[in-house]
Amino acid sequence: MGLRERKKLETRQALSRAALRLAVERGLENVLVEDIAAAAGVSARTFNNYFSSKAEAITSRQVDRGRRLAVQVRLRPQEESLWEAILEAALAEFGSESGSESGGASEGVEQPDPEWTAGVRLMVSEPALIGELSRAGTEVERELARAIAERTGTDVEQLYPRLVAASVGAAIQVATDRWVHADPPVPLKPLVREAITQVAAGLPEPSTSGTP
Amino acid sequence: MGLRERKKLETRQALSRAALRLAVERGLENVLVEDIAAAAGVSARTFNNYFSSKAEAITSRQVDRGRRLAVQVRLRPQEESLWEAILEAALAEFGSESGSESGGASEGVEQPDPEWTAGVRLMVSEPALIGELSRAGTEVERELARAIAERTGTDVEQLYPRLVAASVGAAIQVATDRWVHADPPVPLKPLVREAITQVAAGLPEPSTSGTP
DNA sequence: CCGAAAACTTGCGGAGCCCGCAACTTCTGG
DNA sequence: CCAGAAGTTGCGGGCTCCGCAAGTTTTCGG
Repeated sequence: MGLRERKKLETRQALSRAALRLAVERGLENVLVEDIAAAAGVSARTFNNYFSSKAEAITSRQVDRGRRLAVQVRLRPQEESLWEAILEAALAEFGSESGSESGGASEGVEQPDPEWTAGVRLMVSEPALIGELSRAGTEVERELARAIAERTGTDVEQLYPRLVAASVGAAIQVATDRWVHADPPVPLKPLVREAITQVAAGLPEPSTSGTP
Repeated sequence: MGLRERKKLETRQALSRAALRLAVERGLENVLVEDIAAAAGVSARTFNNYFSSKAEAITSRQVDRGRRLAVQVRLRPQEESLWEAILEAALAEFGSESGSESGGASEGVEQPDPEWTAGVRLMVSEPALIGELSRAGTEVERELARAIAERTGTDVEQLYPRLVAASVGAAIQVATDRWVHADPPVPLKPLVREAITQVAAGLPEPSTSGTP
């Protein structure tokens, strides 16, 4: 990878990081594009060469994660059933909540990076970020649908692969939402497993006899 | 209903209609808030008293439809299972694609209002509108989740009702997407039925032996 | 029927976002 | 080493959205 591309990636990450950090610290309304650019050491104009909105910059890490999920699904061994593959890929991508970035991550089972947690909490509570997350989510689901169509030998233009992709997206979204709102905190992994498992089971109505 | 509220509703609808019509005619980029307000006979400032963005105005009809779905689910007879109730409510709300507005709608089985079709097509193709649709969709899903929680006697703070709501949203979204892209045109109702049925069945992987 | 209070509209002003454009600087490939 | 591709930056401008305060219309109690 050339120097050029490396620098570009660095700038992009610096901008995204700065955007998230500042938004968590001060609240979204109190962060100007100017501030983010300054924190990343570039001009405000350059910010908009990388991201077409503040929201896009802030959510880009989470969105990238979704993109990797689609790739992972393609890479899972063919012996696995579709839902096995999806579940394992999702757990691999969303299962650990430590800063997978700057070293120190152990096996990442329980140590939620508080900064990232706060970031995700912001994303799912601020309307503008929810919107961006969903918008980008539908793009990611398109890629996921392609992966699913390939795996199952169906046509991506049909209902099935898109339904699966959209449902997986919904499951991850709901699991994430429950995770950030959980008090006391719980690990994300079991939530994702549970959500995807339930969706794959058709979400049967729970017997009301359980709570008489 | 007082004069006041009636006028308010009229203005809101006039704005929403004008926004959608103009956006379809000229493309989203070539419509100013000023134009929409003028077409509805109010000032540009007033536009923003009703809608906090152009996208919100354009998508509001479709979003209102989702809101009514949540209400319908509450009203379905208790004898129905959850998924029956959801399916019937969705078919009632999304099943007919004629202009349910200005009279003439027959039984609304096949006569898609071309203007509305074009509108929905715009909504699912323009990124800004996709985003707004998704953002508002998550709000609607919150209401739907509450309805589902009530019906099933579960806690809306748990995974289950939210998963169902999100999955239903995904199903409708996918069905709508397939509908507007179908060439030649197909009626929406069967797509919605199929999508919800498949989701309620857990989206089993189709046997690949079908297409050898 | 009337007069205050509440609700709504509107123009103005301003902060901020985002983009096109045209220089300028930096990296890349032959 | 040197063209040209790629990236950065300042400038200018159009647009969105909001707060505010004045003006207008509807409501409602007496």
